[in-house]
Amino acid sequence: MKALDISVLGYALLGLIDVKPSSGYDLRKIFAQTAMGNYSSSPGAIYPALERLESQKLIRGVVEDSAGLRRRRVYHSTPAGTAQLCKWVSRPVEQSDVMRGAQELMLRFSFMEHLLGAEGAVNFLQQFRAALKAYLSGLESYARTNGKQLPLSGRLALESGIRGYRGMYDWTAYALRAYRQSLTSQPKSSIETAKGGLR
Amino acid sequence: MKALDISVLGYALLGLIDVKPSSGYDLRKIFAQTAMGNYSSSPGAIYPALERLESQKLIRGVVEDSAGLRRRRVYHSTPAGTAQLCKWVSRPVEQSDVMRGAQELMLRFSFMEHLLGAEGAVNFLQQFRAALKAYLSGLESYARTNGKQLPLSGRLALESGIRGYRGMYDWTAYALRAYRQSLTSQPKSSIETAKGGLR
DNA sequence: TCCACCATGTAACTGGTTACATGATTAC
DNA sequence: GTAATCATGTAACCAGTTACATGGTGGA
Repeated sequence: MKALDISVLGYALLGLIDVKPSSGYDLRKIFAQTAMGNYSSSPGAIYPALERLESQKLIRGVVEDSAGLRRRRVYHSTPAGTAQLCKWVSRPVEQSDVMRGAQELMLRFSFMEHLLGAEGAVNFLQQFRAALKAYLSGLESYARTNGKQLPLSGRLALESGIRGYRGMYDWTAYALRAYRQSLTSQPKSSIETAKGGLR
Repeated sequence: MKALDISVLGYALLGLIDVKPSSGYDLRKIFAQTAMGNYSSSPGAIYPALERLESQKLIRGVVEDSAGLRRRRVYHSTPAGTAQLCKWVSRPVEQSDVMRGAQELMLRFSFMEHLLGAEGAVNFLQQFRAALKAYLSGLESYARTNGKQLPLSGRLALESGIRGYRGMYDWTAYALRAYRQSLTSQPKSSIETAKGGLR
């Protein structure tokens, strides 16, 4: 069995469907209207992606003809789909993911609590923080040695990147604080803590 | 004549070549080793992109057989190429550009001083700042109304996006200050100021 | 009747990914 | 002689873009 590959759009769709069964049209609206606007929305992307996911048995579409409206094909995730999602969000954080702008990492994180619980999120944040620190120090040393020979706009563009990553780095601390707070204030997850030794 | 379209990678290559004539191998190294790591580097992307640019007469490659090394095809930009670059960096800042993460905008900015001078950069920064402000207020109001029903990780991911854009917004102020300072400290650009009315 | 919206598709094209191929030069 | 590096290419594949097609429903 080849290690079935799924595009980022595919994971975005799978994640949304796993949280809440939806039709292609619903998903398009989400991409078009919410903060997930980067992912691309057009029917020519979404419907084929859904078909692929269905052919891989990661989602299942059922036609809902209840209301008087046109037939809607509502997809829900299968156990295999949820498992695949878990595998994806559990992937170790690579420096290459960080380099590419960390968008995919943030997508993973946004689904993380639903899939792995607070412990998974905390673990991810720690990995992410370490990767950011490493990448940042590389960027900063690059800027120190090469910055002077760049035109002002080039130097400023580079600095914008550094600021962005430093902001993310600070955000990880903030997010970790938020999680620690939520874990202490409502210690309902003692069972999950006990079984959650994975990785 | 159809409005010849150029991919972002194409513009990145064209911009680098315009600054300094380079071979495909040089350009690959830049993408692989410097902070421009997002752009994709592999020969299967770069060489065809260069061929396209050459067939559009935006760059010209000359084989350099001076040293004992293997023949290097060094590309330099043509007047048409520089003109196309100018058109690209002068494009008005669209909110959709901002939404997609502003990476292309930052690429444009990094070449801007070389192509349009300080005035162009300042003008761009003002547009960018306005677009960011508008997008940010939209994002923030979205977070205010929809944030509560998201899981913590989803809310934090959204907040990370907002922080990133706010950081860019602050950066525009910083960059404008840097430009104002450079303009007053060395007012050598009076000629350019006079002729530089174009948008 | 006609428009706007809901909802799903499809077909052509194209740029990027992956992986492989080649061949010259320098250093050991 | 062989490994590493310089340097350029090519071929198969595939996901996303653009644009068009379809057709049902509710309201003016």
